[in-house]
Amino acid sequence: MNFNLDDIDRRILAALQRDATLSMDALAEAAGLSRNACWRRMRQMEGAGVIRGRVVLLDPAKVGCALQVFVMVRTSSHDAAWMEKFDRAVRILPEIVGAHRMTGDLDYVLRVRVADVPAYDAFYKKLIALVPLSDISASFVMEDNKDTTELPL
Amino acid sequence: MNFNLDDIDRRILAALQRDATLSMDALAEAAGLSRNACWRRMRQMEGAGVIRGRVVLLDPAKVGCALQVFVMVRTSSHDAAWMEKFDRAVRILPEIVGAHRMTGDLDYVLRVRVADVPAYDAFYKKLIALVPLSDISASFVMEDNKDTTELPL
DNA sequence: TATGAAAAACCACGATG
DNA sequence: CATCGTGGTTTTTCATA
Repeated sequence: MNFNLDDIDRRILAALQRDATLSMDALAEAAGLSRNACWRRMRQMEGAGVIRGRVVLLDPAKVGCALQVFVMVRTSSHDAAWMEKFDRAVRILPEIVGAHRMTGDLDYVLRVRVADVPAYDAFYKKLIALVPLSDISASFVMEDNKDTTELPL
Repeated sequence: MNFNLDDIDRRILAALQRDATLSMDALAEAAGLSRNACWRRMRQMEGAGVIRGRVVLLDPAKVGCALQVFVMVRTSSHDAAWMEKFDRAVRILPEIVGAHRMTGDLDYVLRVRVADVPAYDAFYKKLIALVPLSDISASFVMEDNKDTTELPL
């Protein structure tokens, strides 16, 4: 399941997590390696699925998703049919950027991105139309002290 | 604050959010534009900060962060000195990938990535050594139904 | 280290709505 | 008159011998 990383691999990944536009030369230097050796390692980690992909990150406010909401979902009915509906809703609704099943009786946390509070309300209505939910509580994010895609290495 | 996006911009961003390795030609085709026009728009959006950066995404399990934890933090002492300590801890600890101040009396949600439960305990000790916290409750993620960096456009 | 192929980065002009 | 498309040049980076 997990790939055996050494310090050099970690340096390569750390640099790429921060900025994937680095040229092979710059990356190799950051890792303390020759350009070629660095390229081979990167390629290997891509093949092994350690590197999942390359994406651009957008500024949420500038694309009209200024509001982030954590939605705690509790449900009494945890049968297969419900699960299916829930999965479908999560897949369909692009406002849901994270859906996490938690420890402690069927309990989900949703991370939701919308423009503002009215937009959240509209989202909420879409959600409950797709899945019967017994207990929902939304908490709005006032400020992000940190919000990164960089994993600790 | 927010950039005025049209449908073509949205198509460009949607494609890049999914895969930033697309060549200009492929991206232009996805957007229904010539290569150059597409490049001009992309550059503009980079300049405006709509595109924040390009990064690689890693597989958490394969780099030894299989466990994701949501930590709810409540504090009674919300003075400036405390805030400073908290900010510092958030900055210093790489296991914290998200720190969000929430609505409803000083309340934080931390998103934390660690290897396993013992690693979470070690993180917890580091955290409370850095900041006095009156009330912490951790919820462990059992399964991700969704976890994406793609914002709804 | 060298090298050929490919893509990106940029410029200028005329067309279009 | 913004923005498009075309077609060019120069530069960089890749990927491999």
